[in-house]
Amino acid sequence: MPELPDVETWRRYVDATSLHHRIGRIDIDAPRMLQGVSRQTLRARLQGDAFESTTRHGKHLFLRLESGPWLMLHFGMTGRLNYFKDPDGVPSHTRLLIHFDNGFHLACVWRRRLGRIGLVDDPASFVREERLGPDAYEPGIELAEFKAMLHGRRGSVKSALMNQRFLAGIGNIYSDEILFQARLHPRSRCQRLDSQELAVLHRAIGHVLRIAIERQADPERLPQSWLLVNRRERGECPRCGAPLAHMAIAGRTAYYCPDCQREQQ
DNA sequence: CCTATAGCCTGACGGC
DNA sequence: TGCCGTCAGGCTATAG
Repeated sequence: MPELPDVETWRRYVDATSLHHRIGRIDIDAPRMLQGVSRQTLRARLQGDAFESTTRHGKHLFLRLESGPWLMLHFGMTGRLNYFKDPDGVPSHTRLLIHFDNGFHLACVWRRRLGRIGLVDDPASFVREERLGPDAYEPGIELAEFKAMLHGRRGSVKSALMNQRFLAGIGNIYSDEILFQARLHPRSRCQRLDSQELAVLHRAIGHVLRIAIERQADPERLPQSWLLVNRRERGECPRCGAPLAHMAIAGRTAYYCPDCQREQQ
């Protein structure tokens, strides 16, 4: 689930649950998920420390330790967090388990091991090194800058939106929603968008992300007028009722309404 | 630059 | 019911 709204929701979850508790034991079962840090080092740096704040860039979540460095979590396709007390309540597929001195635990859970766990000195440096684009939501991109970013870009709008080095945080699902609300066909070319279309797209990005975060990225709570609520085989367009279509774009399945999102000539 | 493909992982689902 | 292929809200390496 983890696109920007989900990760932001978990960031707030960490803020509400896991700050300022002394960290005791650490259990790590994350082969091939550790990025630039060994099990031993990760364990040694976390034990006895405490999280003091969080930040997020795109789909990356950072938890700051009192001693300075930040725990970095990337959720891949299946990652999630769970803060709980019952010692028998460890979720299956917990890859990193943090025990706090208040008797609670924070489980970092990935069903598929496609996520990342790291320890970084500074999120801003990490973002630079990974060459991630600006966060798609905060602090917000001015329309003029957005137009400049897309100017001269080859390829489809959908692949640009999903490219983390262009804009960080948007994935397959939310790019479909943004294109639906902007009434752009997912195969639309960046270069072919006129000023009006760019403005509508820019607004749709901000709107979709804001509402999704407000609703805690919970599909049950998202507006029924959204594509992603009906985004499935044989789903219908919430606006006009037409059967949704899908096609492969940039290696992912794009859903769209063939009536509301007409392809450019 | 950009696209397409395979691969990394694991479980759910549909068809037979 | 069981087996098997396919697919999935991500990303990287590779080749063209």
